Amino acid sequence: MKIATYNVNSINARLENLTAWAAAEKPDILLLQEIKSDFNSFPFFELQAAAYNAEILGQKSYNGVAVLSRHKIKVVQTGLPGFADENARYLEADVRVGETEYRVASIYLPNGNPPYNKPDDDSKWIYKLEWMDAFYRRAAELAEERRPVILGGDFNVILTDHDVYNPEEFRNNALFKPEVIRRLQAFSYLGYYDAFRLQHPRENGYTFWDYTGAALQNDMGMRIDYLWLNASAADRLESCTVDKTPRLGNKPSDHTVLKAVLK
DNA sequence: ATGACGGTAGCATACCGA
Repeated sequence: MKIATYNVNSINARLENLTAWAAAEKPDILLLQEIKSDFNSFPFFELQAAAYNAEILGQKSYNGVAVLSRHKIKVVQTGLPGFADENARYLEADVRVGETEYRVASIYLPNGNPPYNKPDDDSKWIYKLEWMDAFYRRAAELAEERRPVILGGDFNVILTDHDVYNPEEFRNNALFKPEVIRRLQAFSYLGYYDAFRLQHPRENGYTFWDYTGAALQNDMGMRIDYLWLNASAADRLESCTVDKTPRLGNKPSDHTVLKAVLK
């Protein structure tokens, strides 16, 4: 079973880039973030032609998450339970691949930095912390599941100094403050495993490079996209790698694909 | 400190992003 997560930064702008990659890799499950599309503008037909079913929690212009699969998708949760959220950031579904039913979630965690023109506005930061707390509560419920659980997406959190090209520049950034690092580390206390780090203890594993400033050419990136696995899924993990093909390809997103194979 | 760059809404420029 191959699963991948990809922040596409608009599904419609990324349709060719995405379908070219999917045709080559044929993942069973594909978790997408920042589709920037509602139901009416989502390219269901084009994805179906590429052999993918799609379930979405859409939103016009901003945010939006999707679960794509070559198999049947059963949505179990749209948005975080018990958390009123004006943004489309969480979609949870069951997908049966072969003998095994997987519980997956596509996650677009808030950025949390203030707008450039309002540097003292902490409302986005507060929202990020509240969102993470609600997500933690849902993850705690799912930790009871015996089937494999995979929580994947753009977490907008840099865990350690090894996960960003210049940690000193990011100390005061909402992606790298102690409050969010602690909250993401807490997932491991629930019994979730960072799939990339299980397989690659030392590689940087960047999944995002800014469009500006030749960031990609200079490998000025950060590791902010994750696949978190419960014990049942971690037991099945065979590989987890960053696939830079989409980022190096035509009309790229600023993120790239993180993919894993489970047996 | 700001903008670079790219996307969306919508038609000029503002908002968002990590």
